[in-house]
Amino acid sequence: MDVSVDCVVFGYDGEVLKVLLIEQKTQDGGALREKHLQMALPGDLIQSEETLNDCAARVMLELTSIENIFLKQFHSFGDPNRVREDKDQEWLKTYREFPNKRVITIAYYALVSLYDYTPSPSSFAGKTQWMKLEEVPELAFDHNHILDFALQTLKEQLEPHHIGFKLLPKKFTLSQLQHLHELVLDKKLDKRNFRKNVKRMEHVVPLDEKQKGVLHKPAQLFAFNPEALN
Amino acid sequence: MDVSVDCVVFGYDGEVLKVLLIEQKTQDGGALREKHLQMALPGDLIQSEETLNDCAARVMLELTSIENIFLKQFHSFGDPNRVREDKDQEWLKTYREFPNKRVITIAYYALVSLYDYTPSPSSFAGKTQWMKLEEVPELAFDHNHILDFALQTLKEQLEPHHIGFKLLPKKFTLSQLQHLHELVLDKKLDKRNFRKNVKRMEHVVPLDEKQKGVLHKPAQLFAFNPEALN
DNA sequence: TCAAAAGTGTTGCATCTACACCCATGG
DNA sequence: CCATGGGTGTAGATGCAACACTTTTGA
Repeated sequence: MDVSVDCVVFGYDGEVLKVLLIEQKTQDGGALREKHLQMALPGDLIQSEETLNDCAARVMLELTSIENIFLKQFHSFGDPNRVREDKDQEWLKTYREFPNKRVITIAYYALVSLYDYTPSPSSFAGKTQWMKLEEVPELAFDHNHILDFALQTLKEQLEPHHIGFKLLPKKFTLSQLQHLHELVLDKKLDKRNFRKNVKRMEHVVPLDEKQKGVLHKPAQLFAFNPEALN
Repeated sequence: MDVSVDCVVFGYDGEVLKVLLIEQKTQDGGALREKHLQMALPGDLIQSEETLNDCAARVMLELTSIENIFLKQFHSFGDPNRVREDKDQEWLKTYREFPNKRVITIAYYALVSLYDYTPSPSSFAGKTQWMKLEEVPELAFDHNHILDFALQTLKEQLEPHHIGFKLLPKKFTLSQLQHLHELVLDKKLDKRNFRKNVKRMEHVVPLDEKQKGVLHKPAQLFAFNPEALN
């Protein structure tokens, strides 16, 4: 029985929520024939002496060259057949010694800001791409299911765990923060009420700085102060 | 690499919260020498073609003979050394072909009412016992850590997920429900406010029946109606 | 001067908290 | 009749939802 870690990496660019997907490639770098070219969540088998968290961090580092990314384990998936559908077997055959071997996966979600730069792929995967959530196609294995679960978890944890900031640049405006929350929670929020709430959070601190280069009234910038959490 | 499921089984008897622990026994039924006699959470290696949920249910069935128990996955633990402390090696040597083999465990918590009867052990484990939470000794592996994590999870999920009823008899009084909540949340609750809240939950329905055989005013009985959830 | 987003308060309503006494039953 | 827990209401404070107009900037 093998055990892997899969990462659902959410990115936000100020417009929409995206997920980082990789294109499955064969071990020798060649492509599978077209109908079996699939996208998947980034992940890897756990190495023999690394912790689960280390494994998730390694996957992220190899894939995006980002260190210290926010990563959180949220669920494990272990249906004995999750890896055995026809659509997945061809790729596994080129990749694994025992393509039919059961794989249990421990899933993490990660949050990345895409404002400043777009984390780039690496040699590890074929191609990586940030895909808008609504445009995610059918993925390998049970990865659509894992993605749904991750999104649900993000919805539940966004506010209580104060993790929205991980998706924003270090300096952000309240409108950006609000827009992000509207996206994740999938509902409109009232501007004035939203700002009232944020302003009584001690871990959101106003900066002596304003937005520049926008064609409207520049907004006050804020930053997240992790010290002030509880 | 092996994968197991461990279950943190919480039981409530009207007085205190308890956990179900098993005494490690050797494969041939003999006892380890005393200093290595340890208690552990019930669990087992996942069999080759069962799902995670099925495995958890099997562990519970073998252990307590209860079917349809409430079981929920809450976290996976995979430190490479979680199984390699001296205190654990002796038992593993009698039990496993490769006692040093890494084991990743997927943890579930379960909720059981101990009002009506006390679920009994089985041949699978050595001895089982319900132990008060405050009296739990040092356990095998990282099981104390897993237990802490489970308790924390229970605290967070008790109210929003309406699972307190799983720890109570089918017919219960509001005082019983309140006492349970006070135990789990570890704080006193106001009786009148508590009752106001419960009475606007549609899934808690009053019965045409009262407590019997108590030496005070008999309380109204209530039942949980799962139909009325959402 | 126009467009575009920033920024700002109040009011009514619902919810939460704090708090103390009488009731029904069995012994 | 006593001991034991069961059962009940209110007032004040707090939090939440709904709502529209003025300000600042760059083009």
